[in-house]
Amino acid sequence: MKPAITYELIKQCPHTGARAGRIHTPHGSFDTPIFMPVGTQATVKTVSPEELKAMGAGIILSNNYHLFLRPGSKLIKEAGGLHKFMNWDRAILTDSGGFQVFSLGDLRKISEEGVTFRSHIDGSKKFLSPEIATKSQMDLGADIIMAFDECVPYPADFKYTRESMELTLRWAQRCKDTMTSENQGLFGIVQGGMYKDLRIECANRLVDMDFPGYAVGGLSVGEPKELMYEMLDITLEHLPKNKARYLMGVGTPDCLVEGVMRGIDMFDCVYPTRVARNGTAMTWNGRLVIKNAQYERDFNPIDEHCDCYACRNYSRAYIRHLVRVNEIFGLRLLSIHNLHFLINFMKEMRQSILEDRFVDFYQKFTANFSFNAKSV
RNA sequence: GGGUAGGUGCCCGAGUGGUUAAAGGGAACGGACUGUAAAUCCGUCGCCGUAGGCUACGAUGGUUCGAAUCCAUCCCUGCCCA
Repeated sequence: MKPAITYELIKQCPHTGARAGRIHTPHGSFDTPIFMPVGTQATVKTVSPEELKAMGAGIILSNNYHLFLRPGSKLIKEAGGLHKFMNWDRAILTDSGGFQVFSLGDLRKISEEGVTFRSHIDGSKKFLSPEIATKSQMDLGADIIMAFDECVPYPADFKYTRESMELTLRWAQRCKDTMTSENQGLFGIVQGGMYKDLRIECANRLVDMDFPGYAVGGLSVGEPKELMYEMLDITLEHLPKNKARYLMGVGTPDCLVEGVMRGIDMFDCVYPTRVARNGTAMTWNGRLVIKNAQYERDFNPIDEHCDCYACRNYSRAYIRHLVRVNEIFGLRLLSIHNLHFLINFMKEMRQSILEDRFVDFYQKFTANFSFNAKSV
């Protein structure tokens, strides 16, 4: 039987690891490399599905932990699945809740069996295991579901990291054993912290288990970027070329380019939407903190070359005004712009790979981009 | 005209003799944000500066070792009664 999720390699960059491809899912195919907007609670904050489609989003992310707690995976199953529930008919990927094991800090306790959480909503005790997380994700019905892993903090010593990786591997097997859905694909997650040999071992052993796609997790958790790139280099060497590769939680333009150059196909990140809600716009030159006083009388669009809804119709001064007076529309316009920017950014990168000029793209990008835009 | 309550930093507002450059909000300004406990969080916010100094609580004058805080006069504002 044909697997639910397949990766099609279309073009390999002859000079770097960058590659253009296409991923096929039960809810359509999308081109890679791709950026996936994050919609944790079954909605990409402030943005409608129609708007996401208009900007070209082919797949979005949602979160098992949050939906499991509220409204409950069973309720969503009852509603006809996550796609129907949230009115999104393209592909969806759900994260297992592994990241919450990491981010909820002292609200959780890890054991071999699984993770006991205190709900961040009401403090009640909740339990998530590889089996429960997988079944819950089967109820949600996302096209791609993720293994339940432990995301190791940075820094972490070797012993802890190795034990955690072993646990993640055992959990991955349990997820796989639980996964019976034929119209979903379960991705394994490579952990191993900042230790090359652990990364290699984790990748090899996951590949032996044979997943339809592999994620690189546990990166972008506060380590220097160079270290992250090193880990990516070594990890990707050990992942198969005929499967999708997903770098979890990465979304600043510089990291995206570096990831693509090393052969990553999929990225997700809350960065563009969170930063939007906090008054910042993303551009090819870097960030534009639109709420800053310097834009008070700037009647130009965020980016005059951008053809997103916000840039076609509104000025920096107007958006700054909306953000300052706390109007939701300002947060929406920035979210729409930032997502559009990243989706388009990936599209252009892909085009450069197809046309054998990725290296040129990389050099031009690096020359123009600084984290804080210096342009007017 | 009589009575009464009050005038505090950009705004609101606490403070009723020293530990007060003055709580707390708000505004303003800046920063952070990478598998979303986030329309959140953090910092600055009288002036000059390194210590330290200067100017400040309606105005002026007093009491006191010491006053935003007590007294006198004046100015202004809210409310009530004529």
